[in-house]
Amino acid sequence: MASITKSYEPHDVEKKWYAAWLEHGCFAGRPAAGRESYSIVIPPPNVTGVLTMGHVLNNTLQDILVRRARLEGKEAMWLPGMDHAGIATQTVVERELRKQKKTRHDLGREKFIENVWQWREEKGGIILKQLQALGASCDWDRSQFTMDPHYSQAVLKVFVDLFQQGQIYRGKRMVNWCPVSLTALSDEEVIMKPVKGTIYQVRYEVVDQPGTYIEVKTTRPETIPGDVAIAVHPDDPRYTALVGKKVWRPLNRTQIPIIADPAVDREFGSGALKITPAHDKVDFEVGQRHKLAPIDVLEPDGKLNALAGPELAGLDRFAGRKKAAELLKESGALVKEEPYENNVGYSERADVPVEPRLTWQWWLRYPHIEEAKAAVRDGHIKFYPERWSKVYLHWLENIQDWCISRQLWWGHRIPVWYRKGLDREKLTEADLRDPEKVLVSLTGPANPADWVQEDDVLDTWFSSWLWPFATMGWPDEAAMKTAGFDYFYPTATLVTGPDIIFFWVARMIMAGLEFVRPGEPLERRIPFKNVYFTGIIRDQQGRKMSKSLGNSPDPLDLIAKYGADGLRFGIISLAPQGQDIRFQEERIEGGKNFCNKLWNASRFRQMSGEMADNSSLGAIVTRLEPAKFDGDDHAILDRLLATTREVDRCFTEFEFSPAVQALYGFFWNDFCDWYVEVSKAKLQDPSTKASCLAIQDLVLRQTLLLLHPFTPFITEELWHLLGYGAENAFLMRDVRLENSSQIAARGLVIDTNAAAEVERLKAMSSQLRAFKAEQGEAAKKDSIFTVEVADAHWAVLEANLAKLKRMIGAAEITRAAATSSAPVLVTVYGSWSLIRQVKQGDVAAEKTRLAKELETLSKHIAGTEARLANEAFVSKAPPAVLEGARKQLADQKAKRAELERLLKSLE
RNA sequence: GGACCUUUAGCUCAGUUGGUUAGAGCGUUUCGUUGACAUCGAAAAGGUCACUGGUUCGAGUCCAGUAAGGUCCA
Repeated sequence: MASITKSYEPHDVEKKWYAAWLEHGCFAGRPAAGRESYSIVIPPPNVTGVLTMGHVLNNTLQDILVRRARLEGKEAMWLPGMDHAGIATQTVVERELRKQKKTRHDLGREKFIENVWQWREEKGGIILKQLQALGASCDWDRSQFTMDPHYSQAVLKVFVDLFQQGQIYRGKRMVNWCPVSLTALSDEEVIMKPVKGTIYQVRYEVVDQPGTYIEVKTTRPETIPGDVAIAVHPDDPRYTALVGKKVWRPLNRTQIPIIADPAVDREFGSGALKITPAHDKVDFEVGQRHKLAPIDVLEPDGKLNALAGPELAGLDRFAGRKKAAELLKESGALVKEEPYENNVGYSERADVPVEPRLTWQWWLRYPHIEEAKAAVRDGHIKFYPERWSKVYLHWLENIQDWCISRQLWWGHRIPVWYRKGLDREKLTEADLRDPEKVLVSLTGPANPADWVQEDDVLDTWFSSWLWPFATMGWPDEAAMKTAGFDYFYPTATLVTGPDIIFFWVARMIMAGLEFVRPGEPLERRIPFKNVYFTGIIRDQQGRKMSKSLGNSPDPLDLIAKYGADGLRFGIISLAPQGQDIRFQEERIEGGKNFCNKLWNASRFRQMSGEMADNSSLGAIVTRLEPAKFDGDDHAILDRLLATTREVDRCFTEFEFSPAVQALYGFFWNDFCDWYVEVSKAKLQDPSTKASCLAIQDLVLRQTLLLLHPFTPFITEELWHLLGYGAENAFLMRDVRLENSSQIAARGLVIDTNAAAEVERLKAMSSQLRAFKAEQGEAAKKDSIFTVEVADAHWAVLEANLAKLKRMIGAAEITRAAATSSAPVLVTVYGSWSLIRQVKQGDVAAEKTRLAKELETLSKHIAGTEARLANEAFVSKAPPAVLEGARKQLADQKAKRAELERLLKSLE
């Protein structure tokens, strides 16, 4: 067996095991009769994406879940893949084209899409390779891409089916238009931002009453040429007399009516509103009610057009705004301008203000809204943390139809064909349903020459909402069978960020309910049973990590520096459930240090004695010699089982950070700092050596199993180095984790009274060490202590003398009767006194220390006495609490008496 | 405007159904390389639990309000 090196070097170990796992097909999930299935689908990263800290957290969590599931004996399958990210990808490729001074229109649609595919093959999807560096145990053979042929078929089928059911329609409505990407966006892709700008107060002169004006406030004077009316509230007495009259529109001057509409907010400004139906959602509705034709003064790219008038035409909307303000000023129509802050919708991708714009688009009426609510409300799908369900339900309460068409080339082209020569501007709902005019089909027209396909593609989310089942072959029955759809659907847990609760989570739930296993109960149709929402990783100042701020470390650098296991352990240790995370590189370093500690404790085991039979848990248990156990043996096994239970609990409640902390505390403090140290004496004693090594083997084995989901590489490596598994038998695949009762059932009898005694020894040793440190003798190995102690306590002490001496660096610990002769130095623990004869000069310092201790103790005694003197407390507190308080007081008083006596002896 | 989250040691965070003297990691100070580990060990310092009121025998924990910071929706 190879010997363990002095420090853990992750790089080669990680490479070696990842390759071995891949080679042996350890990540494959296959339907296994009689075994519980556990599946996860990855939130598909964007094909243009690179690994970020957010991905590290999210994918580490998924890997933890699937690895733990494997250890629990489930058939686990983690399905990876990517989405095609319509806008993002198209933007990237267009940027490349621009370097050659070309646009996509120069290439034409077909050639451009070829280019995108070429880009995808060469540069896309590097994130999946990066996930491998993190240790992700995805079933890579199942990797999916939303533009793959079979996936595309699923997307198009869904479109056709929903159209035929009347859930999809075409409509000319107000959309969020991105003037940079030149496409419509859904409401969810628009981010509201407060923007500091200017509000302009503009007056419109009443036509037949020169000198009378109506004033309105607007932040967008460049749209004034698109005004078709001025609206006031019908009940507003200030304007009753004016309704029905006309005013002069001050830009591109013409007459427009004054109308009355209840949508007007009387409190805002003067209570009058300019109505610009082509450029505002509310105005559009007002315009419809009053049958006013909209005037669109903007080009798709945000430039003002001829309808804006000669002075403004050709200007960009922001330049146009300035120019419009100037023109208003010149004509005297501008009454006032003042700074103003309002919310403006920004395009999520292009980060520019969106334009409300009237265009023909395809819309979806969401299916199964009520059932989707019920699924979460009734607990068929559980959210962690639970509070996100409120956000989810609220969104579903106020849901609007989904604009699913995008004016892009990269994506699923909508499977709709129009009869050649048809005016698409004038198509009615009836025309749409007339197969002579419009063809909606998966196969396309029989005689393509007569038809023209719709130019638009579908929103990327319209493909990813099918992710949990389209990735498993749906709707092709043969492919579903191959993928094990029946076995793996619904998936167990979705791990994602709350920022895509609407984009993705809610939509997937509705899609599952609509398309999977129609007619079957809800719990068979939902796409997942649990949704775990991660926090957002922020920098030390609490800012989101972003490329533009440059405040995000490159995860690959972190892996190079601390190892993948160190990064995983660190990131999990600082990620509480559902709370945002402030990134601290120190914690990642802590993860690395923990790995090194694990490594060296294993090294110590290997150096301490011959490796015996470690081939199975049973083999190790038979090597234990319970008759020879002392308190430390009982205590470490007790803590091992308690830690096993705690980690179990953490997994059932999705509490990963506490799990990691429990393992850290157990391994570092209980095992390394204490048990390994006391082992050093036991290993010198031939009668206890073998049993002690068996205990170490047991502890290390179980610790590796519990840790493996968090730190897969080092645990696999040590598993083999310590002889727990044969070659080609992998911890990650071929071993079952036993829980605490299963281990106990193998005949482990733990004496908890004996274990409790260790707490006394620990306290004693730390007091002796503190005492030495105070004397400036911390480094001394041969201090001599005299202990004054009752018989019962001496018995415990004597039984552990060799260990204790070694632990604290003492040559001798002897028992003495109460010392009457000064001077002595004393430290006090309960009814134990540890006394040591010292030099005269140290007495004063010891007196000060004791006096200080006495003072704090007296305060506590006063507090306890006051509580016990309170009749209400005595009569109402539960007996156990009361009893505890009485005992506490007795202990405190005994300690005080002792302190006083010792202080006196120092006089 | 509505909803939600956060506020505990210098920093980042734990703190289970209210119950003895509130914890961890990092950082700080002092000491230490003895055969697992200096990626380490030992010891120590450090907190009126944001604020105000209430419930209770008892509040970091429950309730109400206030303040500051953050997120989402409109």
